[in-house]
Amino acid sequence: MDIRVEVRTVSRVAYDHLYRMILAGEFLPGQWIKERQLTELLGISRTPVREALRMLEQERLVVSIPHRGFRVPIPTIKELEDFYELRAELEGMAARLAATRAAEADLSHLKSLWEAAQEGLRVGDATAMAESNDAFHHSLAQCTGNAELVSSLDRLRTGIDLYRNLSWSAQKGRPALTLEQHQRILTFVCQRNGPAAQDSARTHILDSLALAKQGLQSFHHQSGPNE
Amino acid sequence: MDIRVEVRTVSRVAYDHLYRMILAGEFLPGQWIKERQLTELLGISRTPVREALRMLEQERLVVSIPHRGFRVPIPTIKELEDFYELRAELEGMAARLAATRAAEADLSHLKSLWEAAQEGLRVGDATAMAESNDAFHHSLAQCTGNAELVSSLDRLRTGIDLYRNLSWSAQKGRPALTLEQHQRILTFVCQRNGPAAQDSARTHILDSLALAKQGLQSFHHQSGPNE
DNA sequence: ATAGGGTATTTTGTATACAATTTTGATAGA
DNA sequence: TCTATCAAAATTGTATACAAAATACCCTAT
Repeated sequence: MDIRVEVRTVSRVAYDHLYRMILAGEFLPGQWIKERQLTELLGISRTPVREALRMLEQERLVVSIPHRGFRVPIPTIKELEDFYELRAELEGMAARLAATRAAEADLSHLKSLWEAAQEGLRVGDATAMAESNDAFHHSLAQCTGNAELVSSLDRLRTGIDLYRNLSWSAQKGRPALTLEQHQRILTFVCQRNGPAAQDSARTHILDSLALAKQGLQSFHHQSGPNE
Repeated sequence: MDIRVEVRTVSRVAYDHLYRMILAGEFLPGQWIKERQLTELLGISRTPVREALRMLEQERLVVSIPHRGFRVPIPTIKELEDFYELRAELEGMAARLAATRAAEADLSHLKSLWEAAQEGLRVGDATAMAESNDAFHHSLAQCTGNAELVSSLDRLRTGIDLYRNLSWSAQKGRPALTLEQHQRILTFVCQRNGPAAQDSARTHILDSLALAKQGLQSFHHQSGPNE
């Protein structure tokens, strides 16, 4: 019997730390990440720091440039569009398959996540709503039973969220629309209507592209012609 | 002016080396990769070796297990099925978009790749044919102009090829069928018929799943219940 | 003032030494 | 013969020192 307790190496702990920090916006896109700074922050040596950064590179949260170091990437507008096009296809795939494969328990779980997001909107808790919405997408993908699809979508989603959150301006009415579209997707999934679910999911993603583009564009502008 | 010549650090060179070695089958799936062994092979120290392995992990060519090291992964049958399901969707997406977006020059390039594969079959050069076929899929994806889609598909393809090549048994008639299906896809793309192209591409991928499963299964069997 | 160049400083890249963990293999006992 | 145990060996994880490259800064010339 070989029950191996979750091994927590120093580099793995550093990875978790930095992962959260980047998603929390403590390193802005485009900012260079100095290894020395992290060794002091985490109280560890450079070796596990570099290892953690290489692991973060797998999630696309940082990008390495030889002899210059790691930075949080700033995608071009074109790259963002490509991201969204791909994500739209995969979310559509997830919704289509979920309509066929989801168990009844999965459906009620999705319903509860949707309700949690609605409650977040009602009380004005943007963070709670965003988390519930992300969980909704994640759980929807899980209904397909395809772990590879789930992790692909997770990566695309976190990569996109980084930039969507840059501009909280001009989002009037957005949250309500998102909830409406999620409900639409969920309804089709519950009706076991694969094609309709796929369509509504795809549309939902492409709808949010404009907003993300706007946030990224303003960021490009303020950062100037990037070095 | 800042023209930066392609920087080739030691770890990057090691990465390229190992990448080719793994794809060439010099490390069998499941085999543990000893760091010491690589330092001697490449004449470098452990630090860049580990860095190269972390980079290879991004391509899913190796997987890290804490305190045990890196190994070429052996997917379960279920994981292989998930891979294929995802790849089928993405190849379908690529074919659909290519039908709309491909330039005339792209189409003739695809045609020449198909002819190269056919020539490979005629003269019995399996390697040349496999390379042409991979190039066909890669170029088809490139026609979409979506770089993210291209790299996602590249990763799935190399990951899958690793195991498809394990068993060269029972492939009678396979190569000819592959060429036939590629021709079918290409025809629809040239006709600018997106939906038909998508369908034929999807079918093409799912068709090859059975073969890959067989190769992987035999490998599982000979490796026994893996540690 | 500004542009260019060269040196000092900073930062990343690599090698090596040591610590922690796992694996191996031999031995003892059932 | 098989299993359990424990020490030795092998292997990975981390820290540190040094090398190489990039950046920052000052100085000079125009």
